[in-house]
Amino acid sequence: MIKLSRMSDYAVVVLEALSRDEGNSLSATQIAAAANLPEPTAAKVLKLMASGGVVTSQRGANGGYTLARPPHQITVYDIVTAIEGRLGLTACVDGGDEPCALEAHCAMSGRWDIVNEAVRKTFQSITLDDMMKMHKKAA
Amino acid sequence: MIKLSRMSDYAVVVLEALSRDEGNSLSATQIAAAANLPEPTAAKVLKLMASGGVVTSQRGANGGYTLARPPHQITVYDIVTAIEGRLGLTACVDGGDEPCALEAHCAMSGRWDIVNEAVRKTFQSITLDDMMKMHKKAA
DNA sequence: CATAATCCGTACTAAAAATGTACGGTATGG
DNA sequence: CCATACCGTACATTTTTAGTACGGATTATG
Repeated sequence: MIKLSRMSDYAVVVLEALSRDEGNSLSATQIAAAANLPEPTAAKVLKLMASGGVVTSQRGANGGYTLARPPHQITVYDIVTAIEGRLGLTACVDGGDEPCALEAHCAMSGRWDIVNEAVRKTFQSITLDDMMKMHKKAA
Repeated sequence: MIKLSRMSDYAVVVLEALSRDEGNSLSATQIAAAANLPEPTAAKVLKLMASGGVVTSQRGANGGYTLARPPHQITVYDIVTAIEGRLGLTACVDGGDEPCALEAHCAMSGRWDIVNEAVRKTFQSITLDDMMKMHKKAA
């Protein structure tokens, strides 16, 4: 089954917790409790998202995390790329930094580009807000 | 990086080899040679695709594999589901057979449905034919 | 200025998954 | 009856992911 890591699952839960307290800063400990996750794991997810610019962090006493933007401006693409790194379905993709050693007879070069592009657009068209609404309706 | 298994890469190469001899039957050995893949690996991919109905197989002497449909009727969705199994980005998906044990407080239930659905549509809209054309242009 | 709270970065271990391979079984054509 | 070729399953190896731990840097507070 095609899948992205469980971390992305966690990411959405964490973001939802943050969005409930939009404007306020929450510590990693508080977020872990709200999201029902082990604290070190939640911290890891938060750090990744801070690097990706999805949340902003404030160090020191009374520090914590805040959403970088309102939920309807955070896309699935933002979240997934923050957690998983570059978006791409296969090893040989257009934006690849390191040229494939077998390039000369690599039969699959460039082949998945059209799919990658389509998936990227799909991910960019869905926001955190959409996912949260979906969840409430489904549940 | 979000990715589907390397097998799916191989699948496309194999299908392209088959499409070049559309109508004729090719043995796993011949296909492996044409696709520049180790024979056991090619055989595995072919078996998976036969189960998924993407190719048809004929046993016995002079047997082999044939495309089940013309390339423009084979979608990425067909290929990926044949190789990877059910399409789904996370553990808890709508069509899940086994209910999540933590369902009661599983914060992520149903949340990714909207994304899964969008990806499925994306995959269904791209055919093997599209990928092959893309490849020729890019190379 | 000292202290406590809090994020940051890195490294490490253990578990899970994917990959590649092998082997005995079954069907089919000559 | 024999050679060809697919089928199903099982297995060893490698790679990736998940989870954890620890010392360091930063900032509010008294």
